[in-house]
Amino acid sequence: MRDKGVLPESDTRGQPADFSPVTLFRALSDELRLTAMLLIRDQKELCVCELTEAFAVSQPKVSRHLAILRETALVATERRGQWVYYSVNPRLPQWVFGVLDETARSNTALLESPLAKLQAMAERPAVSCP
Amino acid sequence: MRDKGVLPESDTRGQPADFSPVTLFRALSDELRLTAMLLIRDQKELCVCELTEAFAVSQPKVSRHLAILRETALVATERRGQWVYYSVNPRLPQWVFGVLDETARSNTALLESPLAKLQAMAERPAVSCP
DNA sequence: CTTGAACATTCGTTTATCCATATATATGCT
DNA sequence: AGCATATATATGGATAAACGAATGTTCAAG
Repeated sequence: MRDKGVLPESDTRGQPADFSPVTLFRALSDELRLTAMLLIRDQKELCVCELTEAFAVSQPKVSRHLAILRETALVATERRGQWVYYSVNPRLPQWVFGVLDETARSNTALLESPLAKLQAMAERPAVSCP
Repeated sequence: MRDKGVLPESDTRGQPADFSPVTLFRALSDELRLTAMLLIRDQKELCVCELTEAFAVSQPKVSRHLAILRETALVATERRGQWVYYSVNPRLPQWVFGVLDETARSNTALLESPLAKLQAMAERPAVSCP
């Protein structure tokens, strides 16, 4: 009953159509989503299991929030093997990068705990092969 | 049964205690609140009736949203006679100003309609006496 | 073709948000 | 005091967001 079994993929080719600031702020108005966004930005890319570990929450919870970031086109996804990697959508409007930069630079405390848990993570998939 | 009949006044002396980015984004995640914020920023200060006119919505609706901005300490209020003027809290953290600047600069279209209605407003209180 | 790991999604419920309407408070004027 | 204007808040109902638990889907390995 579904067109395709693949991810919506949230077309990151071409500028996101609707990118009103309200859409952006609404997406970032949840602590998990904002922190995930900043963590992904900091780490270039992360898979769901890494984020699940970093935030110490259930996998469906992470997945649902990531879906919102994906639908808002804030992040791009790429499947590699069994893992799905999330990264910041490189085609965001410039002012959005500006907002993310300002927010990240002045709120480093937000990443402390998840970053620690991430680094304490035992077997991270492909931790050192770009 | 109330301590005082005055406005909470949202103490703008001293830095706002809790100013997590989530709080900021949550406050700006509504179109009316965001636009009001940008319009107030643009006009330096505005009273409730001017905002009611600019957005063409009911006065309680404007008031409720302004209350949220006030509780978040994004705006400061000052009563002058029968009017209550709203202005951007001058003591916001620097990065918040940065976010507002970026947002305003790249989303001027947001202010078009309310700005037009504001200028078309017949008797604005104290429109030219600072 | 089965199994297990990694993700995604659906379901039912709880909680938060938004609105319109009505009402309360504050100020200014007479 | 009494009334009008400006602003704030309370209430109740509709809508949306969030969660845990259960279930699907995709892929890789055997």
